[in-house]
Amino acid sequence: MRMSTKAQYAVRAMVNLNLHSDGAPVSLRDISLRESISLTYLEQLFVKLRRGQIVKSVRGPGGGYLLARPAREIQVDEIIDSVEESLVPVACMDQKRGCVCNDQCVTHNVWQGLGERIRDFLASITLEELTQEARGMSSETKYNSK
Amino acid sequence: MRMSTKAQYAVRAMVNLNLHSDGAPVSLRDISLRESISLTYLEQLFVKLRRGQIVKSVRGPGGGYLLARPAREIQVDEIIDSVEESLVPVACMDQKRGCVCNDQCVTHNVWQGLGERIRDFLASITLEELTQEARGMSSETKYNSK
DNA sequence: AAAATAATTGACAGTTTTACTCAGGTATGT
DNA sequence: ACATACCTGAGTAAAACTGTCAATTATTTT
Repeated sequence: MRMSTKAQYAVRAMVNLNLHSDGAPVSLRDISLRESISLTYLEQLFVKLRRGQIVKSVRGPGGGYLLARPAREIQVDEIIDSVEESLVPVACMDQKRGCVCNDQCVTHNVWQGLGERIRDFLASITLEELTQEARGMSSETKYNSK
Repeated sequence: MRMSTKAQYAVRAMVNLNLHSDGAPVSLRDISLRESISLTYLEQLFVKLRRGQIVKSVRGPGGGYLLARPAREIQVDEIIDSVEESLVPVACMDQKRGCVCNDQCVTHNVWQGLGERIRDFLASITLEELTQEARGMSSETKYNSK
């Protein structure tokens, strides 16, 4: 029962993006340096985040990424969904249609209930909340404090 | 975010064991046939379940496995713990000591909270409850047509 | 005692997933 | 034109997952 590092990276990168965004696009190179995540790997993640409507891209010099929506409207479960990490704990329930289960159905309810709890919890946390927490933690103020 | 089939098998096997237990030990061969899980794989799982104090073993002819405790005192999270499936969603939090985290700490709280929810949910379900559910279901669909 | 049953154990192997890298390409501002 | 930065697909080494195989030990029945 592990959250993949891909999902962990995605959330970290999004917090970092929001933390250092002041209206101008933030380049992946900056995030890569600050979070020690390989640039090419970040590129992979942000393609998916863009397709998931989490970020917008700006090409060319001075370009980078911007939030597609206000941080308070971005939930952690959406970030994870975007990078294609399933939150459903068992494979046969992953499709939209219910799986054709036989005897296993007894335990099925357990996994289904678990999946719902996971989803609910991650949906209850917004990017804004995480960013606020991060601001509180960083002792040094590189940029103008708000 | 997947529950491994190992954990799924373990829970299914435990429900089946409890379902067909009437005081006498239940052999893995029987469970293997009823649940279509390979016997040798079940053996692997039950070694761990025994070490986890979930079941007791009885060797020799007529032997098999018994619950180590009443079904109502066996929680689903204990079964999964026994087969060594971590319920903590990120690797660096797996040890008892907290990990030395730097910038990642912001997202850390998310995974920690998530881990607690998962644990709480699975701890709230007992083997007895699952067995009762199974009894309700199998009254309609006996396993002889296939 | 011998045979049969069933748990017990460790080693090993095929497959899949993960976690990336690499080599290009495309769009855009200066 | 050129540098910047996004964009894309293919490829790959390592790990994890999902088992199998072979051999052993303990117990009961004959």
